[in-house]
This record gives sequence, C-alpha cells and structure tokens, in this order.
Amino acid sequence: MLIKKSAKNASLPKKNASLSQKNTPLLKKNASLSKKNAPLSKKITPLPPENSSDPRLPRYLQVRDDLLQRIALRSWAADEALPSEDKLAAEYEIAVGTMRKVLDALVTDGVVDRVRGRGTFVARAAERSSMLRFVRQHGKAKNQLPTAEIRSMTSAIPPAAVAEKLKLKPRDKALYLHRTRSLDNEIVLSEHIWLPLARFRKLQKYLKSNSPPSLYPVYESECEVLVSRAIDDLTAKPLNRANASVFKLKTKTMAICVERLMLDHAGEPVEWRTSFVPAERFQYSAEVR
Amino acid sequence: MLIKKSAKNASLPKKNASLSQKNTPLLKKNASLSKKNAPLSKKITPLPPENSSDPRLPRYLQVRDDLLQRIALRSWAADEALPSEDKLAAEYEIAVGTMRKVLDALVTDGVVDRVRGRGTFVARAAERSSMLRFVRQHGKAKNQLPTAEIRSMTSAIPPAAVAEKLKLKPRDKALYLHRTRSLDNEIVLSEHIWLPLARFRKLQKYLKSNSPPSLYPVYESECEVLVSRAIDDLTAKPLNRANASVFKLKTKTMAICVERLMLDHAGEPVEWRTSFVPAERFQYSAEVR
DNA sequence: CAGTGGTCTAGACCACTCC
DNA sequence: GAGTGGTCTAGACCACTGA
Repeated sequence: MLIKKSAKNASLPKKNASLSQKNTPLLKKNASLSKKNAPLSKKITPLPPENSSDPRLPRYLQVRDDLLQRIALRSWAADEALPSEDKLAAEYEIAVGTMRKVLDALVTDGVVDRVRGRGTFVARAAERSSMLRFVRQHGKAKNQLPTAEIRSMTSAIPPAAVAEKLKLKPRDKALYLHRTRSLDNEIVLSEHIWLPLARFRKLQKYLKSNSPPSLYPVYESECEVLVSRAIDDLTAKPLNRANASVFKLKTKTMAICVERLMLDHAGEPVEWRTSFVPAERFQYSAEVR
Repeated sequence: MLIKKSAKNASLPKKNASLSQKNTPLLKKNASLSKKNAPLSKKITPLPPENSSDPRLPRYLQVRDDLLQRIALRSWAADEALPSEDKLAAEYEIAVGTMRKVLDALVTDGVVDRVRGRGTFVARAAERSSMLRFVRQHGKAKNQLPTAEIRSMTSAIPPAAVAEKLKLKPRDKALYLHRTRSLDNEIVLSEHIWLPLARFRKLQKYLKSNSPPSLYPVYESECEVLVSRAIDDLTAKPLNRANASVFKLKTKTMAICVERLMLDHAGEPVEWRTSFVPAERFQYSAEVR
C-alpha cells in the first residue's frame, strides 16, 4: 500500500506528464474517479503497512499482492463481483492492460474467476480439493451422493506437530473433528481435522445442530474463512487399531494416508487434516507438465 | 496454416490500412522481412492443411496451435532458440503483444521456457516427470544417485488395451521394456514400458549397448521424440508373483501401481508405462489450487 | 553493442450479460 | 443500452545476455 510510483515512471512519456505527481500511494483511497459512482469507497479496506510488498517489484506484482490481501480479508463475498477492470485500474493508477495482467495472473492461480459480461469473482477451491478425489467410485450406485458424519468434536491444545503446521502459539487451542465419509453406505474415508479455534468458534456451534456434506462451504458461510489451496502428502501405512475399527477392517490393513495443509488466499494455514483411505478404495489421477 | 485474416480485422483501424490485403495466410512463408536476416526460412516447415485449427478461434489460439505443431515436429532442437518475438510476430502477421500472449500461454503450459536476453527455448518434461517422485528417499545415503537396469527388451504386438492407449493400428508392433530402478542398491521401482516401434527403432539398438539412467533424454537424442506431459493414474494393488520376485518380496505385498500415458507436444501418445512401488516406499506430494 | 524478453501504456473493437 | 471481460494493436522504455 505504501508503494510509490518510481521516479522513472513519473518521468516517462510526454503524454503522461499530467497524470500524477511523485509519491502517489499505490492505492488511491477515494479519488476523483468516484464522481460518477459515489459509494465506491465501501470496499476499500486499508491494510497495515507491514503488508506492503517490495517496492522494487514490478507494479503488476505489487498490485496482485495487494488484491490478494484484500481477497483474503474477504473484502468481497464469494458471489459478489469485484470492481471492473477499469475501476480497479483507476484505483491503483495503472493502465487497464496492466490490470488485466494482474487479473489474468490471479485466474491462473485459481484465485478469481472471470465471466464475460458479468464480472470478476473470488474463486472457491471447494470442489476440486474434495478428498473424495482419492477414492475410487466403483460400479453400482455410481450416482449415489457421498455423505459425511462427524464422529467426535472437541477443542484442545493440539500436538506440537499440528500446532506447528497451523502456526499456532504454544497455548493456542484448536478444534478437532473426527469425520467419516461414505459412498453407497460404505465408509471410504476417515479424517482427523484440526482447525485454529480462534477462527473457527462459530463452526463448533454450527456442527452441533448441522451435518453438512462438505465443510469448506461452511468455513466460508459461518467463519468467513475462504480456502484457496491445499498441499497434500500421500503415503501408504497399515491402519492402527482405532482407524481400522472405523472401517471395520483388520488392524494393519494397508491404507493410503493423505496429510493435507489447507491455506487461505493469503497463504495462512487454515486446516490440518490427516485422512485414511483403505488401499482397496484408493485411486488418484494427475497430469504432469 | 490456412487461416485467413478475417474481414473485420482487415478493415479495422485507419492506421492499418496499408498493412495487409485480405486473405493473408496465417504464416507468411518467406516474405519481405528477411531483408536483413537472410536464412530465416530454414526452420519454416509447412504443415499439411489438416492440421489447421478452427478459423473461428481467436488468432492467438490459432498461432499457439500452429507453433505447438512446429515444436512437436521438432523444428527447433531443445537447446536452440526459437525466433524472437518480433520475428515470429512478423511471420504470423500479428502484433508483438499478441505474439507475447501466445508465448506466455506456452510458458504456462510448460511447452517453452523464456530467458531474458537469451531467447525462447523448447522445454523438457524430463526431470519433473521422473517416476522417482513417487518414491520416498529415506535416511542413509540420501545423496546416492538412482540407477536403472533394463531386465528385458522385446518387440511384439502389444495387448489390446496398450495398443489403444498408444493409438496403434491392429497389427502395429511395440517395443517392450522391463526396467527396474534402484536407490542405494535397493530396488524401489519395477516398470513395464511400451513404445510404438515405428518411432523407437533406434532406441532398441541403443539400449543393446547402453544403460542410461533416464530414458526421456534418450528418446530425444536417439529418436527425436520430445515428451511433453504425463497422465498418471495411481491405485494400490497386491503384487503378483512375477513383480513380487523382482523386489524379493512376498506375493500379495501391497504396492502402488502407477499407470502413465506420456504425450508429446502435439498430444500424440508416446509411451505407456505401468510401474510398481512397494507401499512401504511410496510417497507423493501435490499442491491443489 | 545489438538483440532478447519483461513491463507498461493507451486505445480500438468485439461478444456477452443483464436490465 | 450500459457495463463487463476478451482480443488485438502499436509503441515506449527497461534489464539482461552475449559477442
């Protein structure tokens, strides 16, 4: 937010002479452009200065980082359009072409979706990051919808390894969920989920009276937490007694263990999850370029 | 290659009036631009008309598809620079900005790499698609280099399922390799590889007197086949007797089976490979956006 | 030094959505 | 019809590479 127009830019082409004096802030707060659209200022949440990115970076990266912050702070609901290219370009005092470069980069990062004629929207990672993509949907009842069951829920100080993943301070509590997912009345997934309690208090209340099929949309609607990307780590391990009993399988049956760290659009950790799929039910596809 | 400038483009801004008559081919063969750099025509391999993409598509997509074809046909060696933006833009008769859009798209698709001050180069998929990324590198001797051993090599008409994946005709032969890979003198990977014989005859000869650590670079140097991307399908299965004996493990020991279809830059299938990693040695990381 | 890709601008026209 | 994103152009200056 504190990035200035560099001297080289200020003294560039003759045409631009009138455009701006030096030391213009990156984001113009409420400038003359609101002459037509009065309440444009509504969404502009000034950020603390520590969030500024390196002023030596290209402008489009600085603007991208700033937009990313505003998205992570939920300046726009997931089904609300961001300001148009023109307006954003005017806010940041950059050319529309540069603003397009910023938005295109956010599209390829999966942060926003753009729809011609409608606008630019904050993207949701929910569907493509479903854990069910590790599960084979075999044969019969292929149209069956998956179901989910919360088997236990507590809040506690998490193990040190989990606390580290979630960047929690030593005595910060976390919400713990044990959840199973079923396909065609067969349990196919057993999940141990840890969430920073500070951001997820409302979830605890909500889950006492609701049993939603997916969690990520609830994180969004109840806790204003929008997930952006997941880092998954797969290994194969024999099931311990507790997990085996969940699947009604023998202890030491081989299973695939997926350890997932889920991040928000600002890159902050949001969830740590350890999931088990019996080896028989495991399947996964990936394309490598 | 047959795409015309559409009428709308030809009659666009006043400035462009002198630029081009209608019905200009997408790729200008050897036009006036070679006034300075005479032998520019060297690399221009005219393509059969069937390869033209839909003329209703945006120009940048048509140009991208055409470049993709030329890359797949190995018009440029992997360490040779493509013509510069300016030259390519002139060849295709599009603006440099549009040409940049094409090249940027190819970069994000992993087809080319661009280096400021040096040029644009055809990318290699070799390292990032190594099967060893599915293998855990544990403890001792972490710096040990992986080794490879070809255990058998024959040419034969492949099973129907393999022939279909490789898009072979009914009686086309394929080269079959059984290969193992070891880490620290322990076999960690057993691979069954099928290659269309037509494109890989030279490989057969080469492997009789060489034992290279990686195959993909040899595909490139011996057979002029440049791999672009892989589609991997993972499941868990118990080892059959033959595969178990390779690892010196008991039959029915659980293993991860990776089925891979490898494609070239034109999207044509190049290799089908079924690999096994003992479950104990399996590990895989992925980021989902 | 010439040549390359990287950033940025300013503006045109188009296709689409929604009122 | 007003507003949105998608395509395309034409040109400026910059940073980096290699001869």
